[in-house]
Amino acid sequence: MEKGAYDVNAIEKKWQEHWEANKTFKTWDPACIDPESPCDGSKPKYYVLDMFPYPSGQGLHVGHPEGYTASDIVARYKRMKGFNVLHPIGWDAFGLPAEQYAIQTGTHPAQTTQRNIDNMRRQIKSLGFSYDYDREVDTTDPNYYKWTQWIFLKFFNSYFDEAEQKARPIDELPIPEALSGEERRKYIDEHRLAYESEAPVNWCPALGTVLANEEVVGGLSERGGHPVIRKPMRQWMLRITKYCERLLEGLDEVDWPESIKKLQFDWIGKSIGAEVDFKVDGREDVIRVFTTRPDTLFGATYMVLAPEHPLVDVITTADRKAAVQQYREGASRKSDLDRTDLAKEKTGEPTGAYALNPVNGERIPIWISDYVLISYGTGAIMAVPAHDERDWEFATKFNLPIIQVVAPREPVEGCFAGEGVAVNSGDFTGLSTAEFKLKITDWLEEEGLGTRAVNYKLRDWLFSRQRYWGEPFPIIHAQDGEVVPLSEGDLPLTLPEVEDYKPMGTGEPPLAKSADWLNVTLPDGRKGTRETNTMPQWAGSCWYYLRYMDPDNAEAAFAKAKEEYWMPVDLYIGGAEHAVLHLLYSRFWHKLLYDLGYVSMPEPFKKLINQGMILGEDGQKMSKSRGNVINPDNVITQYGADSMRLYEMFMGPLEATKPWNMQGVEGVHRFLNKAWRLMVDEETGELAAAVQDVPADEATTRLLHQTIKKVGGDVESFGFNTAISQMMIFVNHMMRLDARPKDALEKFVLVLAPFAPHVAEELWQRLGHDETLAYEPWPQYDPELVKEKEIELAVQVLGKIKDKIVVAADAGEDEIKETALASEKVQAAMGGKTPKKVIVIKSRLVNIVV
RNA sequence: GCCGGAGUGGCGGAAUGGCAGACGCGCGGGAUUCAAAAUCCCGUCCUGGCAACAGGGUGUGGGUUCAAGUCCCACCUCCGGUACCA
Repeated sequence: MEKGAYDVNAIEKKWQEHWEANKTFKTWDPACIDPESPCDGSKPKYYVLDMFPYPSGQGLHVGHPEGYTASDIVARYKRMKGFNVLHPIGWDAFGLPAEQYAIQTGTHPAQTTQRNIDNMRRQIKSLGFSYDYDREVDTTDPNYYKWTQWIFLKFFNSYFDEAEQKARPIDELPIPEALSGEERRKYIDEHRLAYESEAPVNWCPALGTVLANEEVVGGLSERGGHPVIRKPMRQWMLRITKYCERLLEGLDEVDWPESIKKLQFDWIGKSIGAEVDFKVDGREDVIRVFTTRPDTLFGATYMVLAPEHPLVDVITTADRKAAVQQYREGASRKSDLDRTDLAKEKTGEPTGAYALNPVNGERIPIWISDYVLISYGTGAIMAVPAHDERDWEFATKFNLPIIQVVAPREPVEGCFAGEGVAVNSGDFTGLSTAEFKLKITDWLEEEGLGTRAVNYKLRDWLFSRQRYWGEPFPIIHAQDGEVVPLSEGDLPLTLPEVEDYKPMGTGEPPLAKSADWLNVTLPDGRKGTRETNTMPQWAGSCWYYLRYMDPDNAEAAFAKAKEEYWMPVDLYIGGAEHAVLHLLYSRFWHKLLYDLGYVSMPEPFKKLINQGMILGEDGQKMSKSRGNVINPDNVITQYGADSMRLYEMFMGPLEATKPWNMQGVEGVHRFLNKAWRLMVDEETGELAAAVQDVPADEATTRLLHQTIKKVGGDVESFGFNTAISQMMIFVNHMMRLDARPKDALEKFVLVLAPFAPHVAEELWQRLGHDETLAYEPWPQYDPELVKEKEIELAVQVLGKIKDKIVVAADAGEDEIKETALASEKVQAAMGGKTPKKVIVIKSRLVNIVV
């Protein structure tokens, strides 16, 4: 230990042990719920949540403690402000790395996971976060995933009531009387919110699993960047699309960064338009298209079907069959990556068939092309090349006619996709785009040719993975084809032991390797096999914030009374990378639980903050290959957890991306040492002689009250960096005093405590207190004492500063004016002219206009 | 392409439309020391000047205003997200 520095490691260890031994941060439910509880039920509650980490073998990186420190400061601050604070932590522990390791080494993923959790818990504890570790959850614990499976059964056993726009138990589903037996069963299965589907999916051969749309980025897997191809497979899906509208509406209620809301808004991708029927010339078949621009119907010069569209086989003429078939096969084999790459050059084939434009009877050719997606809208479009960039490109390449039907306000080259005035549009000519849309939609509805329609980009959530290390589905496939859910009493369905963890290449998951587990006999004697897919990693994180409220409950996922007390999450801090994945999925789950009456509010996360990324010292993203990774353990050993916490907050605004700088850690470490020496004698280790029971002088009192005000206000608005600056100013001031008023120092220690809790506790104790300061009331400031007595004003002439004057804080406008005009420098700058106008901004400046 | 966010000293950053650069890092000088480390004090936006001081300055160009880093318009650069969604 250097001279002038306190013994960081000893003090931090001492207090971490103290908190643990005394259960300082145990969170009690209010006495009305738990009769044993010492918690005063009249206290307001505050739920501060961190996005729980994946326990990786790498352990914590410096990005984790950033959000965790911010939330810990808020949690500690709120406790001092008299809130009953829930501040938990847990482990999002299912996931690929542990399974990949198992495939390579044969180590059970549970073992690897446990080891990683233990290491990360150690690291997190070493930072002195005030979590209630009795509430830890681990998504891989059967006592936890029992309830994940339970929620899955809720999805399975529910349908969506369109009229009420909410989920209801499947028993309440109205079933057409005519149906019975197999048909009836099929009807019910088709309405479940969890359903099976044989659909083309994102298959990643390298990972041996399918991926959700959200996990595929630019045709490559989000994890690992492996190619992804489309392949039809049987999969479990969750009907998130039923909730599009409510997921959009809910965004209005929450206090989230606008950018995140917009990301979700765009991901859901609502578009309003019309569906229009085009008759196929010479046939009874009708092609239905979706368009957001029904006002351009007169400009539709051809149609395009997605290669997978069911009518392609029906309408293709004999002479086109071979070419069309070849194109379809090519498209189906293309990976998403290829499709994206080839996006620059449009391809397609005419089917030989023609359609009739419903507005003018024009005969227009029908093509197929992979620029039309089967999964959006109706899988078919009317092409209006004059007013759609993609159609323009296609029409230009294949020499298809282009007819202008919208006149732009100012002439433009090429395609015009904006709004304007209709031309070449029969009776509708002359209408504005907006008017046209309304009129033509009405007309289409009257004529029975179309209808207004809404489409969403969001697709149903592909909810199964061909992996070992995930929650097993509580589902049995009976021999006769019926899908039978386990009863709630049979949960949890635990993972079987298997000899090895490799997927079977064919897409058959590793669970199929365990025959004992796989084959079952149902209570009614039928034989069946268990579902061998497992749930995706997102499943466990969809509801963990609810389990924290009641982590040991064996009877329910959580008790209703506890949910009513603690929810919603008042503050949720985590990385922006979860903007559309975790945050959308968990909102969806929450809404199901809300519909079924298990939770009391439709939105789980009231306020959301994204911490920014921390870059390496070279300003680049931290990565092993660049060798610029900062290991928190090393920083803590060298400078201590308090310095680590303080530095992470001092670097800049929480949301910003900012580079690490080891010398900056030194800087805050010096500040803590200074604060220490303010109160402790370096030589003797006793309380410094300068610490005295004397009243603070005026300047000190004022600065103290300013500091209490500033730090409190900054914590409330998450401006941690400026709060720390203010504390530095206070310490710099106190250092100069020979007699340091003890009362002011005590208040300062309390203010410092949420940021640097270890050193604050130690100083608090040395100042003569026996109890932890964690529940000491946050010091109050007196608004009167915050005010300066005398203030310096800048005096400007024509906006340029010429002099500074000092006046009493309560000086009137006239007095200030007089003082300002009396200044020699001001007189000189005015050059004898008379002031035209004198602007006095109290406590700021004076501007003289001549 | 489109959608976000950001451009302020050598660096991280601070500034309800009101004194640009708080606080910290770094750097320069001094004190202390046999010396160093640590600590303390002074200085540190740029240009000119010994100095008092003068002039310039928040990516670029315009505008609004008594007053613009902050508001408006156009543009440039960087970072992040996204990709044929009709």
